[in-house]
Amino acid sequence: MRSADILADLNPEQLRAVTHPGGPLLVLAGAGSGKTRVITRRIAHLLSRGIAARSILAVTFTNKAAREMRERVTELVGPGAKELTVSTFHSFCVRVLREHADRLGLHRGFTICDESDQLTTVKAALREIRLPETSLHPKAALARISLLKNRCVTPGRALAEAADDFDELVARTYRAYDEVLRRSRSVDFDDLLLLTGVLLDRHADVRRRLQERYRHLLVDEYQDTNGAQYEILRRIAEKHRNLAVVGDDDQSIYGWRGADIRKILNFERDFPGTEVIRLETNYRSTEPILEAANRVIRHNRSRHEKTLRGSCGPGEPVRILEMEDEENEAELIVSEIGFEVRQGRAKFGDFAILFRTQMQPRVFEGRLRASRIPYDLVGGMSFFDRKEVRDVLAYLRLAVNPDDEPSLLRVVNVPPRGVGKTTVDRTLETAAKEGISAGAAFERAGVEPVRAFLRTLADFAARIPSVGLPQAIRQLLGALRYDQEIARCYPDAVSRQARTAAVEEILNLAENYARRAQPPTPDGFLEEVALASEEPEEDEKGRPRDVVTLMTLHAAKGLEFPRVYLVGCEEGLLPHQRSVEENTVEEERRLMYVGITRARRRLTITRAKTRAKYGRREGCLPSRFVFELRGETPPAAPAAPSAKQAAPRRASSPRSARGAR
DNA sequence: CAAAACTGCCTTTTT
DNA sequence: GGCAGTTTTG
Repeated sequence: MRSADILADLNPEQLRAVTHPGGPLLVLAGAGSGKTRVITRRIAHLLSRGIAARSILAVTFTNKAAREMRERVTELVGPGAKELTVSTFHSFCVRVLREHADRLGLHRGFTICDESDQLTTVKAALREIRLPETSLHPKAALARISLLKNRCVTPGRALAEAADDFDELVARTYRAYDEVLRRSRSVDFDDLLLLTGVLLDRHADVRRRLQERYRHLLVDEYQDTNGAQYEILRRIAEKHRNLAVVGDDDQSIYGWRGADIRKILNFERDFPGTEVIRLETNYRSTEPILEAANRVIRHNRSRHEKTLRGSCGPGEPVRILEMEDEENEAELIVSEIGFEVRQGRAKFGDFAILFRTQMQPRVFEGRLRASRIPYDLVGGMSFFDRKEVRDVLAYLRLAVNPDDEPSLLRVVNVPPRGVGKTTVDRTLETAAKEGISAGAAFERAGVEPVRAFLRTLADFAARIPSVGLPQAIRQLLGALRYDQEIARCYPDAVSRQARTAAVEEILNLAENYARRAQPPTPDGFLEEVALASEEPEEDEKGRPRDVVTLMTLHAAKGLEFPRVYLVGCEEGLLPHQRSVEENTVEEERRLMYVGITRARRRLTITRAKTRAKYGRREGCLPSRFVFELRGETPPAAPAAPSAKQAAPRRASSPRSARGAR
């Protein structure tokens, strides 16, 4: 492909970013300013300058982003793109870790455990250090451990740096947690990043190999980078210093998951000699929408100064609607959508309803169903969270790795085989004392039903090579009478049907995998499933369906819609009450900013005057962000509960003391 | 050991 | 108000 085409239709700033010769580059890309375009063109440009595809590493946060990036580069340069490494942080790290597992004393065939396995593991860890769950809640411990891992802090360092008793408790739990994981031959999601960081830190030869291999690094959504990801990038890039990052600090909304906005704010300091390029021309939204966005985000103090400039021209003003309650909010929006579509002015796919919390869409779903409007609720319970899916995957993992403790505990009595809490507790006690895996402890204690179960799994594993993975799974489920278990748990035909369908779907996934992969292995399948994310719904032709989209503001980042409803703009909801208490309102404001900038042509902001919360109706004040986007100053103490609507019983509630300030 | 009653919680969730 | 996770009961 000709170099001229790669550089066609770029504005001066985009052109500078695409042709930046080398060295650290920070592209501050405002919403809708052509961020992805800059990355893909830059890759194409590097290739056109004769740089080998295999020396380029482009990392993203989601599988979807990685896939899209690869597709778009392929469109530009053709099959030459095959040699590129375009991957999520996590899958890149899995590859590196598998290759060098021995260096960290890791099993090469480690499995990746998910969130609920993590919780099981943390409980095991607490048991091991004889810490009652009352003194440190498993969930709280896990959150702290995850944050430590995200900051690239090892158990040793956490212990050494513990400032108080609680820190030390967490650190000891962390250490025990890692030991349980290792004994289960497992790593968690955070480990993929942390351990890769440790590997690069401690093993100079591995570091050098990666530095020589990946001479050009490109990172998308850099504002979402956490400490561990930063360490990995820094280590690989420190030799050749060709690190190009693209992001928008104003769209950093994953701080609560360990993303560290300072990484983008301090990039120039961390990488001296950085060229900074601002992309401030927005190609998505009309003027009034951009004005609203600018007016809101201006109130944040921790940010790179930027102002979005429009290129789409004027448009209709942003609407701010006030409704009595959440029912009216839903009713009005749904009937408006129906009306617009019937008038032929829009199609369902033009609309998105964006909200802060997962409980908000309920009432919208009701109204949409009643109006027979097709919709897609993004997120919520994922396919991989379904009980049956998790059971079957646990069987698989256990077959591959009999030491996998979380998986064993999950299915040790599924279907029921007479192994209750007492037996399990006793066996886990032995396992901890002897330092052996739970599976081995069951074997040693001679718990016959479990031994038989483990034998069934071993038979299954042995049969995979001859009959193939999907067929073997089918036989295993038959041998375990899993269909009867479903029938037992779900007597009514409808839910039983749904559960059976979920199992069928896993078999489909396995069939698909077996056809594609070479050679197909159970480990490969499990890894793919662990790192996969769900695809948006598509019709038979692979086109997105014409449906109204319902999703959280978090899920909306990176997307755009002609018509957006940003609902529930109330104090306590957006910004969320907890963010007010925890002093993270700036992140909420970025969330608001993300929501506003999703809209191309029409933006409608709504709020309810009262809303049912925790089974009680409460008065709601307009969000401070609503005042901000009008250019007004919000009233002084917006967090105080509304005097008018608040229920009188509030006064008698012991909690009301904290509200009075 | 499994079903029934009972708490306690309650933001967001790229991998 | 609703659910999941835990404790109590049969």
